[in-house]
Amino acid sequence: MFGIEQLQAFVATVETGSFSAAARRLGKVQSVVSQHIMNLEIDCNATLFERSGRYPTLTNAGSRLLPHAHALLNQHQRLKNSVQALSDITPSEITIALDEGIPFKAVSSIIGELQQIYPQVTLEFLSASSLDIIDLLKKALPLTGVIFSELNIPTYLDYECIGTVCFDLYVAKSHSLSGQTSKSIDSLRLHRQLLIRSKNTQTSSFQLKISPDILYADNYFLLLELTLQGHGWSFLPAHVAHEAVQAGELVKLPMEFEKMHWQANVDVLQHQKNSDLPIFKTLRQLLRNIL
Amino acid sequence: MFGIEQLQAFVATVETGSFSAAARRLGKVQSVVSQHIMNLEIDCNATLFERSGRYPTLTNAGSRLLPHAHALLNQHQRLKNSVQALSDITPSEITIALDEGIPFKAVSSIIGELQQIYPQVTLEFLSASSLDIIDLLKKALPLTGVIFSELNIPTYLDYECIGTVCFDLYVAKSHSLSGQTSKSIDSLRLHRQLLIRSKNTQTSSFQLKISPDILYADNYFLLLELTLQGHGWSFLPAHVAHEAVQAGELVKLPMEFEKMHWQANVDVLQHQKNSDLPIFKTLRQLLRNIL
DNA sequence: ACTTAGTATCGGTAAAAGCGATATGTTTGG
DNA sequence: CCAAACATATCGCTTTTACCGATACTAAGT
Repeated sequence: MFGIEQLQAFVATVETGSFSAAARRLGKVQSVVSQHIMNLEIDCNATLFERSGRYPTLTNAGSRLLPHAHALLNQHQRLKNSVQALSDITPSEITIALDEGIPFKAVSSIIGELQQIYPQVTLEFLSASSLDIIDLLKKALPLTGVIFSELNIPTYLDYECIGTVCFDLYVAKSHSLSGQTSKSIDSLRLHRQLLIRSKNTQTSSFQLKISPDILYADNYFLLLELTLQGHGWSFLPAHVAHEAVQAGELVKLPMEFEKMHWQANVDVLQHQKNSDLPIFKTLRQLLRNIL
Repeated sequence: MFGIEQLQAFVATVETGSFSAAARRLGKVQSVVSQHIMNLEIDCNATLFERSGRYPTLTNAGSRLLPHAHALLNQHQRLKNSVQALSDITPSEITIALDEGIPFKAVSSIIGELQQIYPQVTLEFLSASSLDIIDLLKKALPLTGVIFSELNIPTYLDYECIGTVCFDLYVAKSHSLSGQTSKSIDSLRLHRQLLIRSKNTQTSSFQLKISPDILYADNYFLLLELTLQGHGWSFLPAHVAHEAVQAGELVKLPMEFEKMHWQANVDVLQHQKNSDLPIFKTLRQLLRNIL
């Protein structure tokens, strides 16, 4: 009754568009998928696909079942992932990957505590863009990511929000925007915007283009440098801008419109295969208090 | 691989304490449960139960698997519940059950809108304690509950928080507490407290006894009446106390300690068998904006 | 009309779930 | 200390389910 395989056949059919294609994806023959769907329809006492045309299309009942099927399969995948952690082998080396905009000083504060609890474990830090970090996590390495919240986080990753980092609008002291108070977003469009872009060409979901005239850099310190040199305005995390602002080289643009000053959410990410291991739990626990 | 039945056998064993008892609960024979656990152990590549003694006891690996197994089975149950709503029979009559402390005026504001969308559906309102409402919901009637958040909500119920109701400390004008400003909770212990208790003897999780001298009533209007008559002090929702305060018969005790003035969370509850039906979704949607 | 890609159904095989009987191990209590 | 009571593990056997491959049929494009 409502076996995992039936539901796999169901969502595979929805995603591929046909029973045959679903069968190919699942490595079964078409008749098996057909049967599974039929059994599922009997269990549900409802028709899930409209079969008049060449390709089956979801009925209303099918659409309503789909999210529940997805949820169950996700949970099933999570269970399978977690099982690998049952053997409880504390890895000898774990990596913490930071988005470049995250203040390292905050994160490094936990090193001592972690080493005290797990003295035999080697720690490695690396810096990368959020998207690169998500990419690294696909491989289920013993890696914990600390990134700005992304909209699309794969289902096999566990994540939780641990705080926020404040972003503001900055220009060089010498820049023509520096004197004025921006009353609207339109005044920004008249000047070049300096923006982050990750190494792989995808652009992160939380960076937003405002000006039509854009110049990309691949990390915040380049961005800061470019801003200092007067090439345009940029959003920067407060801790990145802080020093230059103190030195009077950089100015925060006072903003009359609300949205431009915002708190970017910071998430901790771990692969489900790891997130049950004690050392990863401890690490999450420690990271909760750093921001 | 990781079939539903194996996991059912697993949690049944954990909950009943033995394979035999689990088999009895599941309506199977003992050897089947035994086999399921063995297969599960092979799949997990870990021993889940310590079998030295008479009763099997969970190993570490077993304990770590358990929450995942629970989660998957809950999701499975949810799916089975939801399937019954696939036939999409909009019920001809639905009931909205309110905790007595919830302001009816707020809830009744949605009647018009709901009737406009579902003119053929008859509405019924009833008032009961939170625990009684949870009890009613067990039967999967077409019922929506609006209650103060309870700690223990059964897994087959869907719920969401829709806002808060403000509770304060009240006494009659004539009461000896009326003049003074309570500096500490201790001064309250010297007087009789008037408290809610539901019809069934259980006491709700969010009511808290402060004074050793307590008098119970089973709804907020009795409580108000008793308070007005000077029998003691009580926590009352602002909307219940409002009229008597205006009339000068009741006084809100100014509170120097923070915790006594608090926002009670209000939840909407529906049985999973119903929560997917369009009319129940609409109802939830409407209830989100009333507080 | 003919090809292509898909679905439904059938018969047969292999795997899995189920049962009942039995051997064995662990507690409890006389 | 032995026996009764209760558990678990394993075996042979039956039933159910999953799967495959072959075949007949249907929809869509050329």
